[in-house]
Amino acid sequence: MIQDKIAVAIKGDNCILNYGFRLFKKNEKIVSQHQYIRQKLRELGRLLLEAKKITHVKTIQELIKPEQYSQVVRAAKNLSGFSEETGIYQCPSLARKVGHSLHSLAMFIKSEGLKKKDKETIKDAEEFAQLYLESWRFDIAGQALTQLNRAKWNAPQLLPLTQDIQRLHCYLEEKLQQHLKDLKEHRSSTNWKELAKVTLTQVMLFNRRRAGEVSRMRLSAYLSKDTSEEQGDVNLALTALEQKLCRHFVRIAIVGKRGRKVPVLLTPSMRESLDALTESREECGVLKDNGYLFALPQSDHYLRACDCLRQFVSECADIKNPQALTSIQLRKHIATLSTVLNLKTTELDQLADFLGHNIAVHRKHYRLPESTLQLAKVSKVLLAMEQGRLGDYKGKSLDEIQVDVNETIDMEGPLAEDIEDVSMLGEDGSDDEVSMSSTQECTSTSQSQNQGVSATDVSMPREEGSEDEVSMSSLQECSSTSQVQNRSVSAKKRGKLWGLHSLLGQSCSFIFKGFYFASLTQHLKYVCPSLLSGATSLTVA
DNA sequence: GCAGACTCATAGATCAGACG
DNA sequence: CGTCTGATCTATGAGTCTGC
Repeated sequence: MIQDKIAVAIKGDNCILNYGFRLFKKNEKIVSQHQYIRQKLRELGRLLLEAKKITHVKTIQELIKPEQYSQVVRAAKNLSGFSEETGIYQCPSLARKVGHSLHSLAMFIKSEGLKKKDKETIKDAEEFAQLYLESWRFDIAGQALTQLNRAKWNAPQLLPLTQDIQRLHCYLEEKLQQHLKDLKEHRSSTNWKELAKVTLTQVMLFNRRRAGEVSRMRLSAYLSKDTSEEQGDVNLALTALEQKLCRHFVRIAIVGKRGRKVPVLLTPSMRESLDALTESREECGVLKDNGYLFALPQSDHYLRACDCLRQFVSECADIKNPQALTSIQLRKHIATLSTVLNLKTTELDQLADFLGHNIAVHRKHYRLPESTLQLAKVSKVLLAMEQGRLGDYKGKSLDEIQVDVNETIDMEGPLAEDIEDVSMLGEDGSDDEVSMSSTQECTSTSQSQNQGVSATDVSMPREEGSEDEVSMSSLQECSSTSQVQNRSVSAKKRGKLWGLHSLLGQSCSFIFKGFYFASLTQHLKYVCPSLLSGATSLTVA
């Protein structure tokens, strides 16, 4: 820890030190946790310094009292740069984190009080914690969280370009061969470290792993890799190509985020490089006690993959979008392409499992960017309505709808078919061929993120009635008849309406109940009378 | 070192269906 | 029609990690 005034404040406060010691005992053996502990202690140190400016406390324990609660709120606001005039935090996340730390500290103080049978300490800590639970969200947390969420609404989301990834991959392959040759010719810690950095980056890039996970790969995990080729009956379930791939790659399991087991696939060239690294560890100055596969020579620590990735990205020429090449963005890239590939549920599960996500998190954070979805897919519904052609798309999925953006809006007299179509319920799936228009639109909207994936690359036969269809018929089923409230809409179909309800800012149940459609029909009376005039059959609950 | 993002767990809110 | 119950969704807290 840097020896500045914050460090001095921490060292001068026994309570913070003991609290830090307890955190340390919890994660003593995990080097990566030490950074986290330092950060937590410095947050408390900074809060203490801020509190000292506005009140006469000397230690953090004096702050953990109900009568000091309002001063603590003030100090936390000052610390996170809260402006009373604008009501905006400079660092909203700091405000939230400090709150968590304070609560955790209060619980620590209470437990220490219990050990010493110090009733006053216990009472103060308990009451402070109580106040925290009941008031903090109103005083600080709620506002800070809202601000954090709002900041994300219109923040541009940059995904890596496929071309950039290819260039980086080629560059790394070139570097790997060069450093492998160097290490074989001259075993030095510099050559070892350079080869380790390239291999680490390659493994992370190829597997789309989190930077920390690959960095902390253990030597033992690599040495115990399973190289057996015969899978017996399992092979029967695989195609010839898949069997070939099984022989090509080696799979090892490593510890992922939150202790989860995640797989890593290694190509022959990665294995060659890793074999060279493991053979020459001691000669190249890697400490015997350092169990990390990508160890730092002469140290207990490991190479940080995100630093390596950034270094190679900056070295590699011709990368158009270097700031998008981070481990998280690469993970989003593969997950986004999975949407383009229209994977089935089980396949998506497999992908999410490989990436170390649960499926809910995968859908929430790693699907196509919401803005792209809304621009590319849901906008078609709105355009179709503007053009008075909603009925033309009866029974079609969003992907199948083709809308000409240049077409003028027909505000003239009603078309009988339109009226008829709107009042009909579309149940049957369409046999139209799969259209890649939506994916093409995605690529051309804002980021052209899916370059390099041609329509032929990704087109897959669509299953009849596949659950991934977001069909207009579902929408009509839910909304266009008086029986709408009595209809049982499956959970799957409910999910399909999510994009639409998100754009419209309505709750899904609202849409289901037909209430949304009721207001929509009112809206359409003005926007597109041709669709509705004379539509007597359209009655809404 | 720090701010913010990611992830998971859980409490609370909401809804649908069963039942009296 | 009101109440209960279980399922599902949403918001929030908290821990962990990444990117700069």
